[in-house]
Amino acid sequence: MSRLTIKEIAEIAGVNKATVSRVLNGSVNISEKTRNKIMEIVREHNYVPNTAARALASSRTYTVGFCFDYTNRQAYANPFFNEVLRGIEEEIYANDYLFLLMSVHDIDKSETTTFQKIVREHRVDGVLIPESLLTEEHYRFLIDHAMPFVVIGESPREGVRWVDVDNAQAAEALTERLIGQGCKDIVLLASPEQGHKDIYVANRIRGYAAAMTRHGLPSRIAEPDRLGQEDSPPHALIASSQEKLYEWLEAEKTAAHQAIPVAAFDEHPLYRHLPTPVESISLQLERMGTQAAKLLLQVIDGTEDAPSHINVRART
Amino acid sequence: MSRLTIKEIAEIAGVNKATVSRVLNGSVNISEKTRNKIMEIVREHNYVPNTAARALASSRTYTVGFCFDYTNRQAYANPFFNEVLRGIEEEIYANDYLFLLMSVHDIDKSETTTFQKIVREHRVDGVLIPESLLTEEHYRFLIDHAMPFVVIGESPREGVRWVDVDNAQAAEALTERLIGQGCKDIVLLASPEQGHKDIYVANRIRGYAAAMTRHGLPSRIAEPDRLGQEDSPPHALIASSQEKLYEWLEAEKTAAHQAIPVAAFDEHPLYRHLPTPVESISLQLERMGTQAAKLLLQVIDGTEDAPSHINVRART
DNA sequence: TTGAAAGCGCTAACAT
DNA sequence: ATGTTAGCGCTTTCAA
Repeated sequence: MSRLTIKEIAEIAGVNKATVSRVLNGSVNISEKTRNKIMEIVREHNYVPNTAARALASSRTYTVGFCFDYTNRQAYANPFFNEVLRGIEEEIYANDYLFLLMSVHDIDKSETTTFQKIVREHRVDGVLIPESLLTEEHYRFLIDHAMPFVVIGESPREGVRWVDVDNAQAAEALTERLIGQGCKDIVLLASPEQGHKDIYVANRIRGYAAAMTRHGLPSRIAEPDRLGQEDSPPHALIASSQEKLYEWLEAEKTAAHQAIPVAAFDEHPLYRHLPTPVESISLQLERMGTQAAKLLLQVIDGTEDAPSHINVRART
Repeated sequence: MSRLTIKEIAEIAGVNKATVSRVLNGSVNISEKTRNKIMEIVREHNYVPNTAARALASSRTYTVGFCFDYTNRQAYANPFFNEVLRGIEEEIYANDYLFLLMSVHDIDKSETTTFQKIVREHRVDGVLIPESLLTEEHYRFLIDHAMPFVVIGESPREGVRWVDVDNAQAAEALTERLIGQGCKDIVLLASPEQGHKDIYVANRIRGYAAAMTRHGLPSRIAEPDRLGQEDSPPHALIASSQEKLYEWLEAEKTAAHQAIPVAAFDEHPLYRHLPTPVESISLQLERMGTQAAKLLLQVIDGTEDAPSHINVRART
């Protein structure tokens, strides 16, 4: 059991505790000799720094938060967030930070969410927030509290840092794959509103159109429910979002035609048991999480050259 | 922005900061007058205690951790953990604790998991751990580090506190429901090994058998893959675990007979799109999370009469 | 019931 | 390159 403090380490090494602190924090102005001596004692005694003391003295929490909406059942029924979380977790802990989940739904009928509470109380040094949760209100809240944050998913806001998977490229690759399989009449399932509102959908539309155009094929975008009554069904479908996939599955229940293969941007073990063949492209969600965490840590550390946004390509 | 300290509050109120601290921590020996005076100042100035200082002085972290296995893709493809997490989150934050996710898979190819790291460094006051992750190794680790913990799911270990949904009762209710619908030949999908190893499966078997017996019906337990070739298919099936449900879906693909209705213990929006009709009973997972968190907090506080285990009934 | 005072373990000037 | 010295904001004896 290691209840050693820097003071004791300093005594053993015969130096001042400030020196120990410097070594531990990777200061440059330390002689090789003292550094080695101290590091050895640290290892030998299995020293573990006291986070609370460090936090108090430096007025930093060494913790980042991830904004989460538990009430969105549809969202968390798919592995999206788990993949992202995993990536975040890895990067965060590798950097000796702690990692909090902050939900945005009200607790106890008070009007405060844990997200607000944690930000207001400065219990994190930075926040990771999914694009869908960066409402005007949350945005203002973060800004007002001078809380560093990085958005998971491309954001339309000016001056906001975000990390996203390259949806256009993924859509293009997915479309290419279908074309390569001999499909010509490929319809993208999407609604106009979504194409405007959700950037990831817009990006997917763009990638799809690019691939189709390159092969001299006509792009066709349709709503799931309007596809049932056509006489010559398309060769394949692409669901622009999980929502559209579900809508199509619903619509297809009452359809007369044969099952049309669908391509999607997310994966789930149940897909293979559906009456409709679903094939997916594997988005690098975990990587996105890692990159987002890395970027946030840079922002927290005040790294000057932190990029404003990052696109993570899909595996093709 | 509230950067007020107890010292300043004390000055405003004209008392000592120790008095303020006492009020804030709900000490008994405080006159109504001073208490009111101080509480009003606290409210008015929107005082927020400094967690780090409190943690340092009291050598408690006011944080609990949840043990999680990101590598178990099948597990997190279902909403189980999200439901549980939501319940935990609510209770934890309502008690002004923080809530950490600790993964049990290795980071950086070092042999330490974040779980081990966090526990070793005492960065949490207690741990919530799913039964499936309470291996001998993890168990020893927690004990060796004198870390309070509560298990999510019934545990066979002596002296271990756990909270579980009442699987026997849920299975009984589910079976009753099928019988009520006119089913007589109801087969439970389960494997003998699971019935021994996984307590939740054993409990479900028990509940199923109880209901069948009560109605004078014969219990029948079978493996999914051995059910395809029977000549008179059963009226209904009950999947004893998500695993068995998936196995059955797989087996049924090649089966000749008509789709047999399946009852399951978990839910997913995709179930309604499967060729097999799946109906579910709604386990009170969120409630289980809440109860587990509540129990852990009691254990941390050293509450004497904390129960050793809790069963949460399903909605019927 | 309240006050005084000594830390908790660490960081960060400021010296040397 | 290293030592000295104040704190960071809170809890917790011990007195009064």
